[in-house]
Amino acid sequence: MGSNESVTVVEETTRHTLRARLRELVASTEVGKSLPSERDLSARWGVARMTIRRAVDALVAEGLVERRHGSGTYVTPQPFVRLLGLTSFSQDMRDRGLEPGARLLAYRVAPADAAISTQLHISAGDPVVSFTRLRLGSGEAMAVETVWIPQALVPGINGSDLGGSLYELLSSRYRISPGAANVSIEPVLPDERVRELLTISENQACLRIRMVDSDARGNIIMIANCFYRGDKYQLTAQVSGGAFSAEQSRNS
Amino acid sequence: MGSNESVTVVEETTRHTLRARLRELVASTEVGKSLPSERDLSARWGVARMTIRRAVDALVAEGLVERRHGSGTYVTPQPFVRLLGLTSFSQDMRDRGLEPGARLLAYRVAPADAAISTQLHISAGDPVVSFTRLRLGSGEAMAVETVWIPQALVPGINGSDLGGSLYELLSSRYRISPGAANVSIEPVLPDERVRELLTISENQACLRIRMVDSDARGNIIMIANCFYRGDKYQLTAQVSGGAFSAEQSRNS
DNA sequence: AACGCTGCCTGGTCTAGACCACTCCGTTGC
DNA sequence: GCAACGGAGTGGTCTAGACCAGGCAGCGTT
Repeated sequence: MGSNESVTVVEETTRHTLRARLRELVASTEVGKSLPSERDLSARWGVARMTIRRAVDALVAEGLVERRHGSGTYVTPQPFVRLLGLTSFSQDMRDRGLEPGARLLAYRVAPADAAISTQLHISAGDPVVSFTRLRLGSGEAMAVETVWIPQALVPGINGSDLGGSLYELLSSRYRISPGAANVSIEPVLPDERVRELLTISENQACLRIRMVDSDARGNIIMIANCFYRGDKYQLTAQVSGGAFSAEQSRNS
Repeated sequence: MGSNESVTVVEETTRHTLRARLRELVASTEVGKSLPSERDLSARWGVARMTIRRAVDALVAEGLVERRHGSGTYVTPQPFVRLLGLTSFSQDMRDRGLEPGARLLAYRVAPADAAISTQLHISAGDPVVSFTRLRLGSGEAMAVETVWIPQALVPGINGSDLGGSLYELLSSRYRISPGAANVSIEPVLPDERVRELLTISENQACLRIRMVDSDARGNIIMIANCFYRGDKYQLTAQVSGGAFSAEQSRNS
């Protein structure tokens, strides 16, 4: 098992190194300029061109870089074109090649008021842990989130646990695995407080995302209210066939 | 040259056929069951395994199918991110109990510029029908949309056809059925023109939604650029289990 | 000087095979 | 009966090379 792991680590490292080297290359390349050709990189780094291509594919998927058939691979003007997975902020940041972070702004345990208890499906007055965090990507403010969780689900939690991914904390310490989420998305102009936290101008729109997370059995775990910087977040979605069927069938 | 072209056509057809065959296979496979192995398909269809893999990659990206290392490739229970109300404006209005309507603001047929032709996967200069409509719900402005469609797909179309649902028109007259859409969503403060059309105040945010619609075979049908009133549109989405798995596996 | 051809360089696709890591199930040993 | 151990089959990754298709610049012709 030990040797097995070390092999894995080496491979992982190799793979990460390739992508990381490519990322560095992108970072050190002027926006709008082209990278060295795939064949060039392949020869220079001693790996097959297909391997280079797959690494480039990853950066293309992240929107860091853009291919032009017959011409070259170019550094994209604005790297923020990347989706929000809607699931985990930390994961999303890592996918973008940024270091996820969080700054705790408020933390409290209090009896649930009517609105919160209704949404969490608990009794009014039951203790609820709530906190507000500024979410960071490599130090830059990306979002402000406020989360409410029934205290019964997370005994012993405290503010110092909240420097990283909430999902990872819930999963590893409390064996709680979010199974589904209901998400509501709305464009808003944030108030001054949020605007200052996010360091955005007063005519920069945001996405307000409200989320209700459930576990695999449908029990509600938490609710969240988040403000995402509009200039950093473009949601992307793929709507597949079935969605159109209602309309189609109406014709027949 | 002629033979060259025919070869190209054959290759294109082969590629589409491969994905199409795979799609059929998925359609005829029970949800939760596994597809034949990649090696099996490779041998059966006489193409290299890497080629099969890339076709499967495409279906994975669409969420139709899911891979399990060491086990197999399985038909996904449901598309994991389902956005509600993003498909047909007319349908959405009816669902709200409002009368869908449209006011044509502009209509033109022109050669595609570089940006449009790239997105539509046609040649620059090919004729493209484009139009801008104000979408109404029982007379009230709800959204502004601009749509581009290759003229070749909609021969004989003209402005007077555009008073109602575009999807219904495409389906009934042209036998074009949207099979999937790629959607990008972004919060913005609209410019004055859009703001006046939508009769909203200057600090009301909007959703800018860009859409690329494809038919069942993956051919791109149209692209659209829409501004939806933020006070009338709250997107809702249901994210189900699989979306969290990337994060979970990172813990191990 | 303007045009058009041509060849090189780019990304795009495919191949046939190799090896690794993971799962799953049947077998073997206790 | 149960548990541990395989082996077979699966997806995951990589290779080295081939050919196709699009872009572009330089050269020649006009």
